[in-house]
Amino acid sequence: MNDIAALPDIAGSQPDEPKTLAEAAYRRLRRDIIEGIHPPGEKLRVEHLKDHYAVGAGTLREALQLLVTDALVVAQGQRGFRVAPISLDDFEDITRTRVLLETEALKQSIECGEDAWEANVVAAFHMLSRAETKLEEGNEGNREEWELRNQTFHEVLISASPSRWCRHFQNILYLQSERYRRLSLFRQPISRDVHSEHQAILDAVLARDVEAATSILTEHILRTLEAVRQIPSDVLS
Amino acid sequence: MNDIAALPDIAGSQPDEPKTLAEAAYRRLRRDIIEGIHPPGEKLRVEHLKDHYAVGAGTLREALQLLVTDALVVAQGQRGFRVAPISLDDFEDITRTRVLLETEALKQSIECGEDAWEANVVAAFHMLSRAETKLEEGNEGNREEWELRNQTFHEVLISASPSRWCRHFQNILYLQSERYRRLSLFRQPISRDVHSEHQAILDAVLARDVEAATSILTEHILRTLEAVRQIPSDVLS
DNA sequence: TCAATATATTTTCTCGAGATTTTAATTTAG
DNA sequence: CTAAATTAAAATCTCGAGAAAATATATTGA
Repeated sequence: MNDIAALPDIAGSQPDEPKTLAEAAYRRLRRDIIEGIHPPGEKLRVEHLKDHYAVGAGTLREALQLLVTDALVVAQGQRGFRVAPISLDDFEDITRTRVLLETEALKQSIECGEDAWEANVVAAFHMLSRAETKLEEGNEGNREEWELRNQTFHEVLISASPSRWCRHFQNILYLQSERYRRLSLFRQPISRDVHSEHQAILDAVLARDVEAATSILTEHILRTLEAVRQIPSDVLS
Repeated sequence: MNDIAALPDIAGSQPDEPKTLAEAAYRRLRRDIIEGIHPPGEKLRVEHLKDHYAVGAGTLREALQLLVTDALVVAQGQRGFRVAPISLDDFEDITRTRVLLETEALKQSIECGEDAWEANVVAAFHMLSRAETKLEEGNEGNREEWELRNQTFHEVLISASPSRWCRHFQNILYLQSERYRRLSLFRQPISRDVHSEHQAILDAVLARDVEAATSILTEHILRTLEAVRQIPSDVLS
């Protein structure tokens, strides 16, 4: 047996297969909403969607309820479901709340993290760096991979925090911000600043410098806000 | 028309009638879980519950999914639903995360709140004080009312915060902590300290003193943690 | 007696059809 | 021609029955 197998899963981590049809439909729907296939504000008619996702009406209904949990879908009394709308104000709110939670979680992580956590951070950073290299070589097909590894890097950073609630809320907010980032990425490719910021966070983490790590992370997150501000308001529908 | 009618609803506020059977069942189930009728860890069999709550199987299923949103119920793959377990560690986490979010929201509220917000805070405090007076007179039947007004007071305090996400997460955490508080209240009745703390928060808010208000609120919330620590561990099952 | 396999029961999960409610279209009155 | 009211269409919500899975029980062999 390899030692690395004892560590929490980072690399080949599919967050365990969906064990129910409802959950499978939930994941596909979530992906389609985040990617903008179902635009913000669109009405989600059960009858039209059940055949496309190849499940029964009640099953699709459950999937929609799960999406309400993530606030990607809003349920309106007796008037069905709708993709959650987006706005600049909302994204500002998401970003600031995310800073609040993620810096706190990172602080706890640095204070509580053991060697294995450091190793995971280094590993996740490495995976992310490789994806960035591929992207710089012009292979746009790896963008999906970069997204995933970026998310993993941020998750691993706070994974040593004992606060399950901070992590839970952070996950929700990350999904939300991912929606906005998809929109901004079309006009603003991943800059080298992003990579150097990730590097700086890694360095601060390994130096166990809470102050530096949190302030860099804050700047890093707020930068995304600036990117979204560049989007013409008509795209936000 | 009375001026007070223009203000957001405080007094006679039922959070708008449930418009669907699923939501009605959801609310009753939520109440029963918080009150401990369904103890932590209990298996929630759909077949047994559908007749008690007088709804169909699919409908009750939806209600359970909604409860997963509030993390009061956990869904386990293909093995049904279960009341979320409780633990002292979990409550510590809940409390600390709540402090983080609620102090931030209160700070924003004080900075952004207008006259109408102040009026709402004063009104909610008054409602709460009256309920406390009734309780001191020995009428235990008003405990339910006090719970509701205490929640309303805390909600109104942060209602002027522009951060919908902070308020959303705070609502979830409040429901969670209410579960634990129900357990502690049996052996520790509402002390006069609680009332004086509410008074102190009100004073600080009216003085627009962010520093004082947030520190008192922090102490206030952490005090509940101490109360729960007094519970024998066997009650936590 | 214990372990492993096989059977039986229970429970969850899924589907399609019917009842209510909402939304859109049409008609009618002013 | 506008606005309210009536009618028609669509969609949501709800229910009960059947299929798949998991748990519990019983049986068999060592």
